[in-house]
Amino acid sequence: MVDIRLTNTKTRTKHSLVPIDPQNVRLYLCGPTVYDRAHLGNARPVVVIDVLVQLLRHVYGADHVTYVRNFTDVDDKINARAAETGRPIRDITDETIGWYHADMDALGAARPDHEPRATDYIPQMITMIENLIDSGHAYAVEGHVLFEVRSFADYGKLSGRSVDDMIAGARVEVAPFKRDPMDFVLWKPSSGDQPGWDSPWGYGRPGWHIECSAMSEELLGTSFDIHAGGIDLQFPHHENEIAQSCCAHPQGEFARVWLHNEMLQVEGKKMSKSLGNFFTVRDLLDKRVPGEVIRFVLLSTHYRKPMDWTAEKAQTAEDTLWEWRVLTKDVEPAAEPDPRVIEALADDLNTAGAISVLYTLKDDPAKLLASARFLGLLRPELGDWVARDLAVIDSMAISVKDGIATLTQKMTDLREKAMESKDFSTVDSLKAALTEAGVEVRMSKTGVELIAGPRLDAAKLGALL
RNA sequence: GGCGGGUUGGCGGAGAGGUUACGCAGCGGAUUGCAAAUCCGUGAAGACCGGUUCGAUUCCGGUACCCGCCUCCA
Repeated sequence: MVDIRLTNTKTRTKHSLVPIDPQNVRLYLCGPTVYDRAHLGNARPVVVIDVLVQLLRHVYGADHVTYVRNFTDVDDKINARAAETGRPIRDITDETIGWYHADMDALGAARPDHEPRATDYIPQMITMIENLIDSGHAYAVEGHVLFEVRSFADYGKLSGRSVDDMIAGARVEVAPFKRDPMDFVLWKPSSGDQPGWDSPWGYGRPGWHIECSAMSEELLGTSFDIHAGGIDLQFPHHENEIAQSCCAHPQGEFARVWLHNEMLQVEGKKMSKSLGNFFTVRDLLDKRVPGEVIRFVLLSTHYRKPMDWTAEKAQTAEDTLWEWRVLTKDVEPAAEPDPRVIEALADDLNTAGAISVLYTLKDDPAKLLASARFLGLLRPELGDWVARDLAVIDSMAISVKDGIATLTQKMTDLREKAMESKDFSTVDSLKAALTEAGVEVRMSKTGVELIAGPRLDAAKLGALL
């Protein structure tokens, strides 16, 4: 049995994973609030956890892992979007979920076993809130229900903060009806035009944190193995989830292991709209950055380190993947991935280390293929980008393949003449033009070989015919 | 102000208390009409200052700088 070691944010230490039930290893990943396209930062945990799930299924069996990722479809950002556009909330959230699926599919991330929508679990949230009030951990006031942080001694433990320190830090919203400035909302009133549900505290809607507590309980139980998300969620979101779940179910452990990925940067800076370096996964795909390339770059930095997205990295990744795809074309994958890949992943999900193993497998394409696929790379469904430039030269109804064949003959003829005349100028100029068009030119004693490269420019190629 | 993370060779990026990471780029050679590709070989590192140790880039402490969270955020 492979020993999987993961760094638990709760203990700040790397431990061996010991599932509560090896027959059903349970994992929850905080999913998106569905009001807009997923940006690149949203994709990082999805891809990282996709690899973890693959590893868990490999170790414990495909049917012995339950992976849950929620959709937050009730949120003030969604309400704001609805108010801006005049569209029904359900239209917006349905559409956004569709985008999300398409974009994450393009990155080769498998769908979770369950993708609960918050609005489908309102009764469970209300039950949990009632439970918290009854047990003295929450109080209702002015149509709100608030969680009383002073009632939970471990509040702040996950993020290493104390309630007193945070209040000293000051920047907390202080509503007059809060018993303590750090108390957070479980339920809040809705006005007529806001989404809402009837509850014991009046018409209203849930606070953000309660949904994950209610849905993880419903789908995974009061104790489960792994809870994952971006490090920015550590506080307050995950801290509040712990408070809710542990107070509602003192007998449960809630999540045993907390996995947090570090943030993503772009060209060394925080991705932000004001810096003009904000972009979504779809933006990249539309710019013809293959999903497989995005995945490769996301996996090439360890998840617990800040990851810097740069155009240069994407280019290098594309070149590498191109080379590997050429190398493994028509190759049957080996039965098992290289054990070093498994070992690297088992060691706190060292995806960068696992990729480095792939580089050593050039002499064994079958093993390379099997190993890369374990990371979700070189899979057939992500390979369209390799073929896309080999389709058709628009201006003339001729395939790139035929064009290459014609040019190969032309080059061969020119070269033979040049060999006699010793004047290579025409050969060299055609070679330069081909290179410029993204074609690799190989000439040897046996002849000329032209190979379409990853950055083939079909228009330029067409011009040479 | 409070909490947390980071700093590795030209660039990207890992592991390991003592032995080559790896990739890209570079350099030398083979090869080539010249190249490309390929093959062979090769230089180059661990922010700074201390401590522990026979020995630290790897452990501990401090300094500097960068980043994140504390407000919606993966």
